[in-house]
Amino acid sequence: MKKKVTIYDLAEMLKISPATVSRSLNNHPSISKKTKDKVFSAANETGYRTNKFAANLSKQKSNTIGVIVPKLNSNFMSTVLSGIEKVANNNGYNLIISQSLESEEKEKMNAKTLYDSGVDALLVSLANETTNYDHFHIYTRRNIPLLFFDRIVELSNCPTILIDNQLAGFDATEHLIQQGCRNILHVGGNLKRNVYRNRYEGYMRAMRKHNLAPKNAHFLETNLDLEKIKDVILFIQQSKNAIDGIFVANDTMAVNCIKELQKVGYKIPQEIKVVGFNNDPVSEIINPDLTTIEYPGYKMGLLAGESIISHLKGSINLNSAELIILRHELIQRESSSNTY
Amino acid sequence: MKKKVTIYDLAEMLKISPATVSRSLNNHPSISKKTKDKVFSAANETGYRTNKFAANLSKQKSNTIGVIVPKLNSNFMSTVLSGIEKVANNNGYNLIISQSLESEEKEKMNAKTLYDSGVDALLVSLANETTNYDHFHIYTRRNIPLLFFDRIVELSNCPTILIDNQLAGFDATEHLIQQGCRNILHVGGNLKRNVYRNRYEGYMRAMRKHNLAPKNAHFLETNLDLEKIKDVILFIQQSKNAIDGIFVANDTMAVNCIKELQKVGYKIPQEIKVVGFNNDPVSEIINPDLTTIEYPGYKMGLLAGESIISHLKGSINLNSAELIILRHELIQRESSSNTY
DNA sequence: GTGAAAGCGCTAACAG
DNA sequence: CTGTTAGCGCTTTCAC
Repeated sequence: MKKKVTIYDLAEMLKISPATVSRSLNNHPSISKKTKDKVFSAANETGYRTNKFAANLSKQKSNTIGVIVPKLNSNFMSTVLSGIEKVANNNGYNLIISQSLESEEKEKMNAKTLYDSGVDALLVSLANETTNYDHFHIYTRRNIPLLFFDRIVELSNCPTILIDNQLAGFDATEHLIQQGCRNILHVGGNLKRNVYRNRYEGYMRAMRKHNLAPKNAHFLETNLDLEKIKDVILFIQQSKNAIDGIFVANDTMAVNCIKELQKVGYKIPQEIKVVGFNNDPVSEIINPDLTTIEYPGYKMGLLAGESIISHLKGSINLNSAELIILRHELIQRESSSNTY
Repeated sequence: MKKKVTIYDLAEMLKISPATVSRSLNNHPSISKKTKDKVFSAANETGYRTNKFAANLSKQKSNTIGVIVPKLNSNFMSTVLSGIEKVANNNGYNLIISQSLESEEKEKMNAKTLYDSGVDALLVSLANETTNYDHFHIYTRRNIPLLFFDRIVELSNCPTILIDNQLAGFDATEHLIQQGCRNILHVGGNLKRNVYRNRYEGYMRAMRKHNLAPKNAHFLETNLDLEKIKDVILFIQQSKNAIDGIFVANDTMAVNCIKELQKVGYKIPQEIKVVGFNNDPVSEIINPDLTTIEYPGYKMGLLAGESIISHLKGSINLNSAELIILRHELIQRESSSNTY
């Protein structure tokens, strides 16, 4: 166990001052190339590693970015994170990731912990249950950049990245209508969250546009847990006017619905057409493969990372809130086909 | 922007010493309940937040754990991470996560960065391409706990967590044989990595046991990228003795193989039976649903977290390497059924 | 171009 | 039970 070497050690070795060592290591302009070289080679030889705590304590910044997501293990989230990590890493930032597990309480704690940990910025996708946003005040109050992605809330001056969920919901629903569906069920998520609320609104807008709402509109608010699928099946079986189309708020739920519906004898897409959301890989595995909305998660991650880092670096208009809307796209596959 | 308050401010307010404040905040036993209460309420009122850099600098530890994984966005990995995060969070540790993207170079950099960031411990699942392990020496040299999970390397005194991949590969293969397969193809991953090497060995062992190797054994080493599927299909189509069973080293690859095989006219499982690995959710979505090996990712994450944290806390036998082997299980489903 | 010295905020050994 | 004091290792003004 070799003991750690500090700038003082290097200074002593080279008969120069710690300040000069520090400046060399940080590539300060007013240091001669010669000394820098000396310092760097000495650093290499001795295996010097800069102590980030001391540096951070002194500089009051940490080069780390905090992230709070509802849960890590969904294809969408891990894809977004993958994008964020890529950008962060390329720019010399570390990522501290924590999950709220859809609990407001845990989200609060995470926000606090990350704040204490001295993150330079925070990226958040909200938990389903969150209704109070005070835990983010500590960030805004101290001008620590805060960005929401996907599941957002409109806080003053916080940039947000998302897709047009309303339009996406509209597109999905109108597609079903165009394929001949008349009694369409929307299996949605928690309406507290913009993403699910907007998808629902889009659904309703499409239904109204085609004079199907309110009569032929059916809505089930769920937490999108797979256990809720039996409710969906029951609803469909007990519905007076046969449901002939379903728009489900995510693909995982959608493919499992298809599976269950098939088990109880429904023919997809002949009797019921289905559209999902996210374009998860699983949407291409199900039979029939799933019509869905392409949601550019990786790109969202890259953008979130880039946006926050440019804030951090340039400190450009920290105060001008920005809203980035990514393009979504309807991907037509067999689950909504009418050419059978 | 409210300015930060330090223990000195609190000390001054309460007419006590900074040391007492610090001790109170850290719940030091030898402080009277009365003073503690005073300090805590003062802390709350002023919005005091402890500065982790100062604390870490002073204590020489960071309460963060570094993690390096090949990639975030696979079901297995994000599930493991989810488990690690849970434990870490419950124990007051932060997680810094980085991905190597299967590159040895990037893994090296990650290891360095995390080291510089002062992580108290490091959890690693190796990149496919890694052949040299020197970048972990800085950790072992300074007695920073280092744990490998899933994709491991045997470094002296490093605990490891994994399943018995050899046996799992054996089980998968023998199952195919018992289902009547004779010409079995193994679509494997990079043999540099223990997981894929051992699965391959298990496969071979089963084949030999039943006198099918070498004659009826067929192996394809791939990077498990979906692009490689066309090679698999080609191999099968051009094989002299018709392949009647496939053991694929992960489920994503397996389900996509099934899809493609079906497209070119093969009947699964009648003509070719398939076994995957991991028990990803997707294995239950494919039709026919996929026989696979249950791999307890979440549990692995929990254990990895617990193991490293107990090392950290108790500093119990830092030097006694431990090896945790989790139980796997063959899950029989339709893709290998012979009752058609 | 380089050095001296004063912090950054907290912890812990030592005293009392 | 509480106070004094000396760091932890680096950055950064202010001199020279």
